[in-house]
Amino acid sequence: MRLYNTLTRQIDEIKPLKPPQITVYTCGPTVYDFAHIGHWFNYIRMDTLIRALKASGLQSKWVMNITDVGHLTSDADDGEDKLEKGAKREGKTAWEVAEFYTLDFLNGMKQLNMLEPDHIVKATDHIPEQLELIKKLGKKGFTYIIDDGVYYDTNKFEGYAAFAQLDLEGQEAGARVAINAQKHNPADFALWKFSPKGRQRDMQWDSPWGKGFPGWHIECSAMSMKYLGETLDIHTGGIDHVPVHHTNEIAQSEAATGKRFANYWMHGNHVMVNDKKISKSLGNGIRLQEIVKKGISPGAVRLHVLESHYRSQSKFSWESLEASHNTLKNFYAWTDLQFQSLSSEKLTADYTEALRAFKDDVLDDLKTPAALAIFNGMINRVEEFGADSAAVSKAIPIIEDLFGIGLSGRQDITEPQKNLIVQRKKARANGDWAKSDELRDQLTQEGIGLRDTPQGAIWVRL
RNA sequence: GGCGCCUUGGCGGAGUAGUUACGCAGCGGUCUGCAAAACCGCGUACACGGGUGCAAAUCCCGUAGGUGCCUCCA
Repeated sequence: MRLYNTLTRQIDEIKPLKPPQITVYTCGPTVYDFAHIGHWFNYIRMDTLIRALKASGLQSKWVMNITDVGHLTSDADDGEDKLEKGAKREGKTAWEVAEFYTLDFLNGMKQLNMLEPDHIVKATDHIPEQLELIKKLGKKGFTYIIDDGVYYDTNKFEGYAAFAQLDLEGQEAGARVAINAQKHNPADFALWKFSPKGRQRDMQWDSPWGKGFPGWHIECSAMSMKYLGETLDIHTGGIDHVPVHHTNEIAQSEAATGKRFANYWMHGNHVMVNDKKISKSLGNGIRLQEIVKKGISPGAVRLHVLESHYRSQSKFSWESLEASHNTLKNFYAWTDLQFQSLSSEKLTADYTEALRAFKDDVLDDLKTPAALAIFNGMINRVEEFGADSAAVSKAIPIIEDLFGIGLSGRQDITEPQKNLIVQRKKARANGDWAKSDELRDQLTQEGIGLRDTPQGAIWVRL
């Protein structure tokens, strides 16, 4: 298994700390609003990573977090908490908002046939762990306290900017204005924020420094270490996390433990809708529900995601989603050959080589577009091979385990339907075209189409 | 303003020097009793201008357009 590693800026061979186990932490959603197509692209890619790791023979231990507190509307630590803001918007408490959108997200994961993480962990369930970590950082001299919270002193951490290759001085020379004069350094970030004086927050906890709530970054460090140890194998997230969130996670984690936090960092690039990034102001964040409403299956969404490489800036459009939908129908037609063995002089299909190449591509930095081209090649050889149910049956799980696009679990046609096909064959042999067409029409009405090949009739679901 | 990235046929999307990527859509044809989501073929695809090379979509420089981060973002 090879993967591009943001840490080394090259494609690395994945070597887990304790094979065959491999630990993976994925930065999950902040549950203050519905997930949109961009989120799903990202999580489907992470899901594909886990599938690839399993296919390479490793046993993954996968943790995904749910950010349900502390994610501010500004990384400068002066914005509102997104959950509290969502609560205000909807006339609910922050707790209710978090629960609602968490359920919506988990439901979407199921619809999209994503593997279940071994642990889905919420920030609010791990306040003590976060406090412990902050205390540890305090003892080591990495923190300072100002009016609105406990902060991490990025100057104390050597190589703070290295991971994201940040040019901190260049950034400061830009339009950025120092927001909080008390901060020692513009890059410093809050570990613990105090509740505003005279205002009751929905979510707040006691701490040694005062009542408040955790900063956004500390949760991932605390939960990752709790479930996966001080050093984990692969940490994943959206590409936007590189300069701030993941940079800060590394700073606080490695400062606390003195150890490498994660050996591999995988980042999914963003998706553009109509060549624009997805943003609230443009209102172009398409939801899964809208897609399903148009009669497009979640499997087609998955396929659309797999059609581009995770590190490229992909595009989403209804037109291309429609194309994926059509492609998927062709895949299913091939899959249904598992129920239809037709005698062919040219004997058996041999997908052994193709399947090996398919898997190799996916395990090589998740080159899913290349793997798809190989799969298409397999499908296009039906004429050559005839329909070989055994070969198809054998190939399906290998492809499905990696792609999860719904190739498994399909149903055979019914006995009466099979009988209609047999009767039609007889009618055709007798040259009774009227009867033959009538039977074909009947099957069409039941959603079954027919293709007459030299080996006999092949049915496809319409 | 600082630091990056991208530009491939109608659409999507691979491909880092010499071979048809591939898919969807379109057009033409074949097979067929008629059909077909089946088969075959077609559209002279690589933003533009220079440069290096026997050879460039693929390397270098420039131009144009787009876009990302530095502010929230998956």
